[in-house]
Amino acid sequence: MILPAGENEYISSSELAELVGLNPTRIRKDLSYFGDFGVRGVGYRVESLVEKIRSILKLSGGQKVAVVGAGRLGTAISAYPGFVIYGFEIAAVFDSSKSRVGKKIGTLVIEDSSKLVSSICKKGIKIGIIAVPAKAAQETADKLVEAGVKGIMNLSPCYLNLPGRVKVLRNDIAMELGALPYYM
Amino acid sequence: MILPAGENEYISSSELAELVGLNPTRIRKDLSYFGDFGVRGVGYRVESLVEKIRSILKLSGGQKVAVVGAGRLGTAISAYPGFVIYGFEIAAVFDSSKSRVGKKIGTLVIEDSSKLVSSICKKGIKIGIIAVPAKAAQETADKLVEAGVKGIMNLSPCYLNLPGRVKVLRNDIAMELGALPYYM
DNA sequence: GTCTGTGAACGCATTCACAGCA
DNA sequence: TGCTGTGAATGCGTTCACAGAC
Repeated sequence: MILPAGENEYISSSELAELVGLNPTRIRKDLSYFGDFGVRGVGYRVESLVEKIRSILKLSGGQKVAVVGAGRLGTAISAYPGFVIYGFEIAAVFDSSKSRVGKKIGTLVIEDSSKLVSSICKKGIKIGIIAVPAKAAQETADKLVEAGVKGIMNLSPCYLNLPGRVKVLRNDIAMELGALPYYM
Repeated sequence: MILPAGENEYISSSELAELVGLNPTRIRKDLSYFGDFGVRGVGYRVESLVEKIRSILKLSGGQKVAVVGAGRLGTAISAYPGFVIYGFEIAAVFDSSKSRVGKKIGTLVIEDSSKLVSSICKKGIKIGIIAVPAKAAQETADKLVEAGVKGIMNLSPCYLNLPGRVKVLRNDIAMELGALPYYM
């Protein structure tokens, strides 16, 4: 991924820090929290480090993801090749509009939102991405939870009310952008 | 925006906290940091609160934004109506591909990336959104800075090396999603 | 000498507890 | 009585400083 492939076998905490714009100490502390990955006087073995992080983040299992909403944003995400690096596979896309259902995004066929719960159950998907208009977001989230989803990334501009057992990440681009002028 | 419009004239810190999933005390501390907005025993006047926050965030001036990259993601963002709530106006979209230049997204015409610096200068744009492939991101960022942009939102999966005076926000959806399985 | 791992020190953000005001 | 504003207490994440391993 970010790590310079095929270069040195080992990478030091300061090189890693430089790469991601952080403090070397913090890199070491964070990594040591999960075990002794490094070799003193040498650094971290790149290959095994990547593998360790993969397993900590539970990214090794080829996690299936469902995208709800096949508007411009949902389509962009469904077609984005960058997820495979993290071990994700977009395994289903849903939309409520009849005009979109049945169309393809790459090899994926857009499914009807009314089949969301059963389809996600059947495929054993545990992660959902919400890319629907704000007013449909809560309802969509409820259905995802009903289908057994354990983690949700919410791209719509609203807060979701969900049971504590499901982890929700919010990613409202417009709101994030809203903070930018303040910092400038 | 999020605030229940047309309902009560005043809103309390606990209602606000409920709305955004935070602690009431934190709401009060944060707001009081910028002045005494509230009325003791009553709450915060919704209308003036919104106005105050707008001015703190410097969102009143109708900030112009440039989007670079008119792929699926760039197009989705350029067409997204949610930015106006925060006082943003997408004032320009750029792409390097001849096949896209000249096409329209809503009322916007996609401009050639080679004209990026001059066009952004001319329009006085101070905020840029990077929605180009990772390998073109740094180069794009450099050009934005050259054009006088002061804040950048980077949607590509890489870290940018830029002078400290420009504020950079990163928003790598795939990476954020990568953290989800860990929390689940 | 180099670079990791880690207890101790530090600083900052959050929370508590309560004073002040409608 | 109800809710804001705020010093004090708390807790947590970051950084420091150095011991340990190669």
